[in-house]
Amino acid sequence: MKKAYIFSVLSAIHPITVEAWADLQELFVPQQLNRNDYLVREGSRVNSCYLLTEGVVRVFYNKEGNEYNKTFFMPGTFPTPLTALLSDTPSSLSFQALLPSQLIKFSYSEFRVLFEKHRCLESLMLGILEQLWIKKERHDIHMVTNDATTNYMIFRQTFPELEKLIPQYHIASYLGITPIQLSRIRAQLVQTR
Amino acid sequence: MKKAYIFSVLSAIHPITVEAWADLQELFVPQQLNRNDYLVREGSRVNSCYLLTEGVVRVFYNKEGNEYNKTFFMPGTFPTPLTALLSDTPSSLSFQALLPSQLIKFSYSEFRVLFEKHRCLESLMLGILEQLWIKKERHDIHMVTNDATTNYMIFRQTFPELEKLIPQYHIASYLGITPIQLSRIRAQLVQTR
DNA sequence: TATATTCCTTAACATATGTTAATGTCCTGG
DNA sequence: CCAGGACATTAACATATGTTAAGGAATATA
Repeated sequence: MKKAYIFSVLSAIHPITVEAWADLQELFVPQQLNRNDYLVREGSRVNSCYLLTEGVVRVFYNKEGNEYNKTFFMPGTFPTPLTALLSDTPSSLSFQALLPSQLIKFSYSEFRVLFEKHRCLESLMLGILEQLWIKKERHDIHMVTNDATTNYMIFRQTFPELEKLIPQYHIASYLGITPIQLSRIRAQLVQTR
Repeated sequence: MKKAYIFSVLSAIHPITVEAWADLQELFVPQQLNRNDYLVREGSRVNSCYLLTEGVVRVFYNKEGNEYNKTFFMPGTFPTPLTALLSDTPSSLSFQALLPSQLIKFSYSEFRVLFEKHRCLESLMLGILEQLWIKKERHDIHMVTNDATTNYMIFRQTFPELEKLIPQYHIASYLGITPIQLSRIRAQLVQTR
């Protein structure tokens, strides 16, 4: 478990005191996932936060057997069923490792308890949500205002290398199109260039 | 300015102390908007939070002259350019009153300063972001997994009465379709029933 | 009251994307 | 080494939705 790495990720979002860090570390549980293993399944109740240290995780909705990829998590981000934790309801989303992955897991309720003792941890939580919101809004603007071709190119910039590591139908789902359509777009791009 | 109403909205999200409330009130500036007036224009720099007390406000992106409505704000919510405030960048979004509206406005930076003195205000901010995130996620799931007809019906449930108050092309834009298509959907719904 | 403006509806047409299906390649496990 | 499965590509076809255009109702303005 790369403590130094985790510390650097967190304190880049909001500075944390040595005391808070000491208490926080106590909550950490390392976790390994094989390719295609689930971190969280739709409908399950959860009480854990995750920080990805290696690999890739996707989040997706499932409606009538169809999966809709919402986003991909890369190392240094938090593949965590936030809404389920915050509202204490079963998760509407599934989280699945697309590559062999390593994470640290910690209890959300215990983390929350630490807020009382360490104000900086509450500020950290606020900082995480703020970052999330900013990213999300940027992403939304792209998805709504651009066509699929443009969004495909933005995907390649946003997640460099990822394209080579996962099947294209996951990317298509992320873009809101069929794999066939993505294939057409790719063919078009090659030809145009 | 309906202080009691504002207090009830805020303290429903997170309890605030009388001292914090006293300091917070000092920041409030009432504001009136006519129909079609702008609260925030795309590209402008901002330093204000808003709480809507009466009327309706829309947020939208603008790309190459096309407007894409992101959502509508109803009384008791915060038509605030969050990303612009948090990242201190020009707003990518515009906020416009669709009906004569009343708001209270307060300085984001002064609000933030109060966090030091009143921890409950930082918790309030966290609570607001949490609520926002939960709503947003639910909305996203709908938009991605449902067809436009279903989303139109969800719109009518989510914003009762609103349909009668604003032009249909704003609803169409919110649904991600053309006004013509919305018209077809409406015709179909009448016929089916 | 008459006229202009805004907005909704409908139709005809164009187009992009989904669907189904066939083919080929690569990779894996027996 | 071979057979099967997973995945990507391509084509033919179906379909939903956008586009353009016209007409009409409602509302606002002179």
